[in-house]
Amino acid sequence: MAAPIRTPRKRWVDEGLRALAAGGPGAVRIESLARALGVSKGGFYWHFESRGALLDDLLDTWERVMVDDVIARAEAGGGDARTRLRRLFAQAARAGDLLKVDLAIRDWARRDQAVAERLKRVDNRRMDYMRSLFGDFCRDDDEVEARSMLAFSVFIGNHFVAADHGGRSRKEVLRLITERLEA
Amino acid sequence: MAAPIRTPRKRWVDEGLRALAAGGPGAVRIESLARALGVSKGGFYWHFESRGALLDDLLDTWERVMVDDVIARAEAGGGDARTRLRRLFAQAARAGDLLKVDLAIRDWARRDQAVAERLKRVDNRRMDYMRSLFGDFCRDDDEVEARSMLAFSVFIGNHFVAADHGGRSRKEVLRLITERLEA
Amino acid sequence: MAAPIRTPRKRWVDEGLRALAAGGPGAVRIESLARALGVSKGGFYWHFESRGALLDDLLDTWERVMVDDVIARAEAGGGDARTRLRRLFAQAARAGDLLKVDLAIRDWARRDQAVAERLKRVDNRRMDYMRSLFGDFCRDDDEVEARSMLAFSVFIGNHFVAADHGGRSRKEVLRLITERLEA
Amino acid sequence: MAAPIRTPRKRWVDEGLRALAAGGPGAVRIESLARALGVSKGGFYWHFESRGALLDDLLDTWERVMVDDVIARAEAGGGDARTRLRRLFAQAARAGDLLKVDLAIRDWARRDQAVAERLKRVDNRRMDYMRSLFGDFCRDDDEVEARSMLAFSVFIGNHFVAADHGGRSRKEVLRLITERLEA
DNA sequence: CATGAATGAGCCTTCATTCAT
DNA sequence: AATGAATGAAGGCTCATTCAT
Repeated sequence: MAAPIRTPRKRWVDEGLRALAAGGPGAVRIESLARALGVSKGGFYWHFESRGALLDDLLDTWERVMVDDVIARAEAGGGDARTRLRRLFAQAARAGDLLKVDLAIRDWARRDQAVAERLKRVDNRRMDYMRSLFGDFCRDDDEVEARSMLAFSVFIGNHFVAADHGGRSRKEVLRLITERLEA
Repeated sequence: MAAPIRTPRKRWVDEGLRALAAGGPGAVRIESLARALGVSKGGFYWHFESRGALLDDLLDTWERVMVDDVIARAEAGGGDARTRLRRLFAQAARAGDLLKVDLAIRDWARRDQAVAERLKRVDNRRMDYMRSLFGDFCRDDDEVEARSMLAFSVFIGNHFVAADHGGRSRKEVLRLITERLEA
Repeated sequence: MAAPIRTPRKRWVDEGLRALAAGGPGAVRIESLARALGVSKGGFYWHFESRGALLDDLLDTWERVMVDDVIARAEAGGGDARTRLRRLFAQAARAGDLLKVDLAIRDWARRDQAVAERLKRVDNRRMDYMRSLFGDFCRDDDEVEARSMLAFSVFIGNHFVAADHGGRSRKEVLRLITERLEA
Repeated sequence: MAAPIRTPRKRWVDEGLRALAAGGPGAVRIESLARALGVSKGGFYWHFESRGALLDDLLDTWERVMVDDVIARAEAGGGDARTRLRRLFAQAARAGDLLKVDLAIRDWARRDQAVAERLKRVDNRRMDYMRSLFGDFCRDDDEVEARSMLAFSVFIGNHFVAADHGGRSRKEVLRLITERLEA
């Protein structure tokens, strides 16, 4: 019978993602993670070389889940390009905590070169996937690029915009925008 | 004869904005501001009750400059709605450091309720102004709301998106999007 | 009236030397120095960049006092070479705490390249001075070198040797050795 | 059938001696020994009660090898006192790692009473042996004591002296000193 | 014998804040 | 208005030690 792993690496990563989502990289403090996990901070160093190693792991996880998995799920189930696009947007809306991680990482990238490079790699993959979908029903290259960038910017940017929309909900406004995009 | 004020409140605010732009609220450290200003940090407390008071001042300044001034400049010079819209976007592109402050505050708002409320107030004013301009040449309310939100989200969101655009520059892609918006 | 410096840099250095003498570089801990001085450890960083900076200061002080001052005092008062030699040896015996620092640094040098280089510089200066004195009444170069090295090695080495001497005291045995050297 | 002992006590002791030689008692860390041995530190506590127990073992080993064995080898092969003395000095020069252990222990003894007592016991035995050899060709008791202490101090002390010797090597200078001693 | 995991004390360092001058 | 000095609370990291398997 294997030894009981009280706090496997994954729990530290999960808690780290929660902290990153809620407060940015500065909030990923070993002491507070340990407190949240109910263990002593010393144990952290059994699983990780340093705080930096955890931060790296956080980025790895985010990249895997937010890109690989999201694209895989958009593809799963088939359908035409519009169907896949709709699935892609739908997932984005349901992403929950991981979306908050994504937003936090975007701000982080503005001050950290290494994170910025990772983000560029990730965003290029997402944009490529969107281009392939829009390209399926738009002939014009400019049109494809404009729609892809617009969709991506709105998907991300709307979370950084705090405005109300009168009688409409944010969700409704986003649907208005999305409809125009898929036309 | 009173001694000349060596480091008036404004200098602390300016340096604070620089720090906020470059590293977010966590980077607004009294010690590093003092070092940058070439004075000792003790003087800070003559002007400000605490670090929090400076942070409040930073938000005040941002609100005044980024909303009042930007709208005033878009209005100055007259012209029709499209002309003013174009002036509004042009300014956004030239905002420089203040834009970085704006982006930093948007991330900050995600974790601080008070900042979030301020941001909502500010964004609502910006959105109202945009709605009034788009409303000048769009009859449909949905159309106006979609374009306003889309323009705002892209204006902000594009800075949080790291993707390349093949042969095009970011600026060119943004122009493609803007052209469709003004149509 | 100048502000009262509660714990000037020098007090930290003195306490650091005491710790170094008593327990080697590993015992130079900021927390224990602070406790010994009755202040909080945070204050240390007002005077020093880091622990390393204190250690450097400790080496600087040792070099200045143990070489410059010792040679100056051996020279002061004049007399022939034998007189100066005797004054040099006499001082060594009275060096007290600084001698313990000297011994600690010698062990330290065995594991730290930078310290080793400093020690070489310092020892070369001491040896040069001794050579000049022995050279005054010994014609043979080999004789001068042998006596200088022997004197230095015994002066240092005897503190690392724990043996008893039967009815004699260590002091008496050292006198026996010294007499033969000055012959 | 019993499992083969992967890391017998002796391997921990050997690795401990290496660490002691290289960095003093402070460098004898269970974690780094375990890493060097390629095992986990948990196993250490099967062999030793605590870190202190290993340190004791290290001292035991040093005492046995550095005194008993050295004297035994100096005696082996016979010859007159001068021959044995020469063999004693020759061995000292070849002691290698164990010599470094010896030097480390001497510094250690300056801060640890128990180690100091052990060292005194050991050094007294070495001195006694040297006295017996010098006594064989020197009639004067003072002469014997001076030569013994001088030889011992130089043998140890020269490793704590960092000076250069102009055109001569350290080895040559030591030979000059030794020749005078055996005269 | 040995591993995996965890604890807890201790250390270095940073920083907001305070206070006397 | 501003400095020099200090405090105290964190936070990152190391390491001897413990314990279940």
